[in-house]
Amino acid sequence: MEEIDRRIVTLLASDGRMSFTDLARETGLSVSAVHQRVRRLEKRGVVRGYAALLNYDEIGLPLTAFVSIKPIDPAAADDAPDRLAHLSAIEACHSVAGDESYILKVRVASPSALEELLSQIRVAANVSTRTTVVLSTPYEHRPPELLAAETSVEKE
Amino acid sequence: MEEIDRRIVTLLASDGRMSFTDLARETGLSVSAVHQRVRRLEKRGVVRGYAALLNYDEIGLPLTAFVSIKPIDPAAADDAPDRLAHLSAIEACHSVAGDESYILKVRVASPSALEELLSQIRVAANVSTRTTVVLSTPYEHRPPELLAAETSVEKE
DNA sequence: AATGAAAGAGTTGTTTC
DNA sequence: GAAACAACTCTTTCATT
Repeated sequence: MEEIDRRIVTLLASDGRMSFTDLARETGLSVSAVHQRVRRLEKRGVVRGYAALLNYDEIGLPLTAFVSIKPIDPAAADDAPDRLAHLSAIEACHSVAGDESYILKVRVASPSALEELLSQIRVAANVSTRTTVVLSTPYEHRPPELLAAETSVEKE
Repeated sequence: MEEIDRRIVTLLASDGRMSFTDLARETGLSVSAVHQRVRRLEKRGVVRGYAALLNYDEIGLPLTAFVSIKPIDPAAADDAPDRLAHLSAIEACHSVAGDESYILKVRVASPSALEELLSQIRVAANVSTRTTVVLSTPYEHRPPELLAAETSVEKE
């Protein structure tokens, strides 16, 4: 990925609704050229989608937590993400190295909703859980800084 | 927040670039009515912004990790987020309950970049670190499901 | 790949209810 | 608050280079 594409990606990471007209002005390209590049970045999967960033306190999900899970039966762990996917309180699921198998990020309305969710997680995936409650979030979703160093993944 | 606003928020969480015309069609409101609601949701901070969701493998930051940090001097811990904010590899910083003070989510280009980053974190915030490397991410940034239960935060 | 032009959509402010 | 309208701007496609 070269310079102008990195610029476009950085701009869209900071403002997912930026217009093609503004992207064109910021990159020095014509509107149709940026348009073409953005569509190509989407098609190649570099840009996976667009999302509104929400204030979870305001939408009734003020409690965030990280839930680390460990399978009860170490042989049958690989399908945990699938078994948990129906639980919409789970925002993210990462497979990790270390003592535990996965780290989940969850958003719930209350401590009792968290209790209920943990029970559902344990049953659905046959795992034990270790929960770390988030007290506050100084920052989140900061856009990446894409410098020239990203020549490491150059594919074309 | 009532029904239609929840609907709008859910739609924008899934597709941050959805047009007002489409939002109007999905909610049954006129275009100007949804427009007004979206602007109000933005102004009240319910919608904090918009972002492109990226494929970090493709943009040269294929290594994600969670870094838990613990202050060396337990008295001087509160300013760690400020002291770390200049490190752009840190995507998020959460203050947490538990043995450690903060959990950082970081994105880097390589193991050696992670090593370098951890050193910078330790120096900048005077903390010890514990790092959990992400092997893969089955899912991330799933939009929340906002049901009627969110009457808990009703403010108006 | 990039450009410019043209047609179709979408955005946004004003007015009215 | 919401709708209707009008003026304006942006998006999208296409022919051209």
